[in-house]
Amino acid sequence: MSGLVLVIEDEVDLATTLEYNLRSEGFQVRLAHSGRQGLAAATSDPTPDVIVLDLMLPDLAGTEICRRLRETDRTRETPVIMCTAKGEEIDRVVGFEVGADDYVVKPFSVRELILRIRALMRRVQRGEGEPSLIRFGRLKIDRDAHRAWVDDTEIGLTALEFRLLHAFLSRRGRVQTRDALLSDVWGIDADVTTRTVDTHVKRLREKLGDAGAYIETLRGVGYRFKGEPEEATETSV
Amino acid sequence: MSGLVLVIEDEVDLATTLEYNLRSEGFQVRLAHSGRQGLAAATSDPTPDVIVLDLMLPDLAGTEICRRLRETDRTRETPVIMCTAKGEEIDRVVGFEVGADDYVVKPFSVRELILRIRALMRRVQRGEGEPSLIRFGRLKIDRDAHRAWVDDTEIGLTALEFRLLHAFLSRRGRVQTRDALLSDVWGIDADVTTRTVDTHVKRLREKLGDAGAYIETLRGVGYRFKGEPEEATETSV
DNA sequence: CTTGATCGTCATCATCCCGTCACCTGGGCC
DNA sequence: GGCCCAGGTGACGGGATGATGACGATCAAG
Repeated sequence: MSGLVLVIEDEVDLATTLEYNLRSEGFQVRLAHSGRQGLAAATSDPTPDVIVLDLMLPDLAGTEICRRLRETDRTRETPVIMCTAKGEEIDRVVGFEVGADDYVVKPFSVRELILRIRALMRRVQRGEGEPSLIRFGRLKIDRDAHRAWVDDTEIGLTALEFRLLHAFLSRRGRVQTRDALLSDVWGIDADVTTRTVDTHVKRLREKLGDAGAYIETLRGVGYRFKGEPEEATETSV
Repeated sequence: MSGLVLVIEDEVDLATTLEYNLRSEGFQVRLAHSGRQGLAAATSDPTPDVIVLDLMLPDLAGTEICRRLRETDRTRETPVIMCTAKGEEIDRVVGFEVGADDYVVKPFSVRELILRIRALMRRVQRGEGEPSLIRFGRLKIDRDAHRAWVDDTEIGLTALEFRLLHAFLSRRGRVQTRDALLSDVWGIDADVTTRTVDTHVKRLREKLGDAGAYIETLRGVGYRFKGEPEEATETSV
C-alpha cells in the first residue's frame, strides 16, 4: 500500500527524519514547514492520503489548520494525525474537537507513527469511496474479497494480476503506457523492464479467456481497456 | 447509533481526550476518575450502554471492578472494554475469570476503540436475550464466554487465538493483510513481526482441525476466511 | 524454585510467482 | 514483397512467500 503523506512540521530536523523514514517505508512524502504552506500543500494535486500535522507551528495553530481542512471539500475526508508535545494536553483535546483522527505525543516513535498512518489508510481506502464490486460486461471483481469472475465463474488471479486488472478496470477507455502501468501496479521504484508488462498482460488475457479481448494493444503506445463492454472490436476511429 | 459510554480512567488527559472523541462521534459520555467513582457511575441512571475501563486504577484494580459489575444485576449485561498497558495480564481479563467483553492495548488508536464500542453496542442492540453465539458451518463460538467448538466439540483456544478467530469471523469473505490483523488483534503498536501472524494462523488451523480449511491463504495479499461454509474449494459449476 | 502454558522469533523447506531472455509473429512502410 | 520493429509467446531460473517445527523468553501457578 503506497500513498502520499503530507507532513506539516516546522522543526526541519524532525521533518526530514520523518520524510526519510516514510519514504523508506514506501510512502510518497510532501513537506511543509509552516501552516500556510501546509494548507496550500494540502489542496494541491494530488490530494494527500494522510496529513501529519504539528500542533505548534510558527504562523498558524494546528487546530486552526485542522479546522480549515475540515471546511474544505477536498480535504474533508482526509485523515489527520496530530503531533503534540507533552504538556499540551488541553490543546490536544481541542485538536480532537476539531476533528483530528489520531494523535501521537512527542517524542514519538517513528514506527508508531507509521503504524497509525497505515491504519488510517486502511480504514479510508475501503471507506466511503467506490463500492468493492466492479462489474464490466462479463467481468466482475471484488476488491475486498480479492476475487475475480468471468461469466460468474471465478478465476484465480495472483496478487499482481489482480492489481493489473484493477488498474485496467479503473482506467477503462484510456490508454495506459507501459511506464504508467509500471508505476501504478509495480510501484514507483520498480526496477523492472517494460517488457515485463507484456508478459503479465499476456497471462492476464489467458486467464480472462474470451474476456481477454477487453484489453487492446495500441502499437507504439501502450494498452487500453475497452470503455464499454459492447464496444465492437473494429468500430471506432 | 447513539448511546451512553462510561469511561473509568484515572489519567485525566486520556479521559478527556476520549470524552471529546466519543462526543464528536455522537455518543453521550460519563467520566469517572477512580474505581469507586466508576462503580457508582455505573449504577446511576441511566445505566451506561458500554463501559470503558482502565485496568490500572489508583484505588481498585480494573479486574475487581469488572467482577463487581458482573455481580450487580443492573450492570451484569453491560459490555466492558478493558484498557490495558502492554505486558499486563491480558489473558485473565477476557473470558471467564473477569468477564470483560473486549480489550484494547495502550497506546491504542482512538478509532480502534470507537470501532470496538460500536461493535459491542450493535451486539447488545441486536436483542437482549440472544446468546452471543456465532455459528458458521461446523464452527461455533461464544463471544461472551470466549469458547469455541468444532462439530460441538469444544476446542481450547488461548486468548490470542480466540481474538484471531473472532477477527476472521467478523470479516469473513474479505481479505485481511497481516498488517491489518496485527493492528486489530495485537493492537496498533504491536511490537511484533508480521511473520508472527503466520505462526498463529497455523496454530489456529491446527486446533480447528478440518474446519481450519475455512482460513484461506492468498499469496502476496493476506488471509481470507471463507464467506460461506459450503463454499466449494474447487467444485464449481 | 520448578513447571507448564503461551507466545514471539528464527531457520528450514517446498512452492509458486515473477522477471527475463530468446525467439517468433505480424503489421506498417517503402 | 522485403525489411524492421513492436509486441506475442514459451520456457526457465531465482527468489519471494508462506508452512512448519523448534527454541527460548516470560509469566502465572503450585
